[in-house]
Amino acid sequence: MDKPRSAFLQAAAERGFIHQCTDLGALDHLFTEETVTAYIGFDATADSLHVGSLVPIMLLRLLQQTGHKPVVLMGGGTTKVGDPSGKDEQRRLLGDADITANIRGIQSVFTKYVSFGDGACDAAMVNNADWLDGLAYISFLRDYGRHFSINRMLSFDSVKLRLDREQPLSFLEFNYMVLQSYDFLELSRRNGCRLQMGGSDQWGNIVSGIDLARRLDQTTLFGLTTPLLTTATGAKMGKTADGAVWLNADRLSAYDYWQYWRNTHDDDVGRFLKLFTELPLDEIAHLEKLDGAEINEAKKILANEATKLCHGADATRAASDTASKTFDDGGIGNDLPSIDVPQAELNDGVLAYELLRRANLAASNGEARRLIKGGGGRVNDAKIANDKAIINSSYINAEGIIKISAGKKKHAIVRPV
RNA sequence: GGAGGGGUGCCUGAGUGGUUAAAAGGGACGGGCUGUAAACCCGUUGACUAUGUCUACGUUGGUUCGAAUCCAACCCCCUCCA
Repeated sequence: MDKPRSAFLQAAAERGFIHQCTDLGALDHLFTEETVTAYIGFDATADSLHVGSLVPIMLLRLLQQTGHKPVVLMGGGTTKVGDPSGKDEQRRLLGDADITANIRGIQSVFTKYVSFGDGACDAAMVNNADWLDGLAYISFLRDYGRHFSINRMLSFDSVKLRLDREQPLSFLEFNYMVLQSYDFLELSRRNGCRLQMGGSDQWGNIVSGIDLARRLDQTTLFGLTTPLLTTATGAKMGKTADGAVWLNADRLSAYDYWQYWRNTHDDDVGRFLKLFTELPLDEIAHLEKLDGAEINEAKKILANEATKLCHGADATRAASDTASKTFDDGGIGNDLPSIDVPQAELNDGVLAYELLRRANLAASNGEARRLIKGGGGRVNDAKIANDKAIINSSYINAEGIIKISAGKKKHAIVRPV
């Protein structure tokens, strides 16, 4: 296929958003002809989305910026079923209360990336519980179920992988695909939605929705998937030891979010700049060519741009200042996580390992002690000599605080109160 | 419903009465080298008021001086048959 002509697909292709498309030529034509409504579904399995969902989110943003209408589908109904794609085990079943709370948390993320409203290009948010919850079993089976072939469903990766590995797959989960297909049909009828986008693991689900609409309504719908991002070391995007890289500030601070991007692997910098920032491509081309230590500058730009989108300019500046003070000058930045410790307690002295644990630099006292024994515990940048060391007020520095660290990257501030 | 196999730490997976807080690998974390990178080398990887105590091999009971290991019942999963 030649280069797409529509602004949206052209940018999406150049920036690395496109993995597969059902009919790129026809879709491109559609995009040049009219304002296209496209949707992506998000399941409400947690009260925040994490970096793993950022590719689809950025794609919706791009869609809106190129003059089209994004629809965010919240999976209030499908979350009750659980998507088996990419999962070895059945997900924990969530109740209505959890799902409602999760949707609220997730909504707040989207308002940062796309603008909602009633205009032609304003984003809309819908919840598939609105039409799924009320379905009547028998009539649904007769009207829609007969269009699904079990033979075909069994051949989809989401199902096949489970079966091949002899992992359990319940009938409940098996129906996820059917419901997602029905979602697409429903959105095409209600919102005039022509395109569903999603991660590459959603391909089967998307395609079967397209089939359903063709059979029932004789409409032509399109599917577009984004590549499943892995880092250069092969790990899935968005997971660290401390858990997922959340997009909600109350789950993960702007500083930690900034750090996540700052620690991007060299080989990922160019790719990530294209996907997660809105810098012009020629500028990115220049940045990703930087060699050796210079690539750190590109990483800082990546961190700044990505954090700005998620947490705003002020929080980004604070995170970036803190990072430069902490790492470049070996000092202490204001944005580091901090804990309060009563002055009286510090006068008596507190065990160093306990302080590390309280500052969340270690999960347990035992872990903190191991850290110290391994040479990774620091107070005011000096190694803690032994695991029974005591920290007292004499460690308070000129700024009236104590800096404690686990390794070279994780720091926290102890504030006497 | 019947027959067989299985459920072990973050994950994979060994262990089939005592030296088993449980092999090995992965992951993660820390140290070294660096650029807050990768690769590589070394170390750590249940908790605690810590030469000890407690918790842990699906659940609950039992046998035994002693159980992840043996027995019983139950729960769950897989395969085949109906």
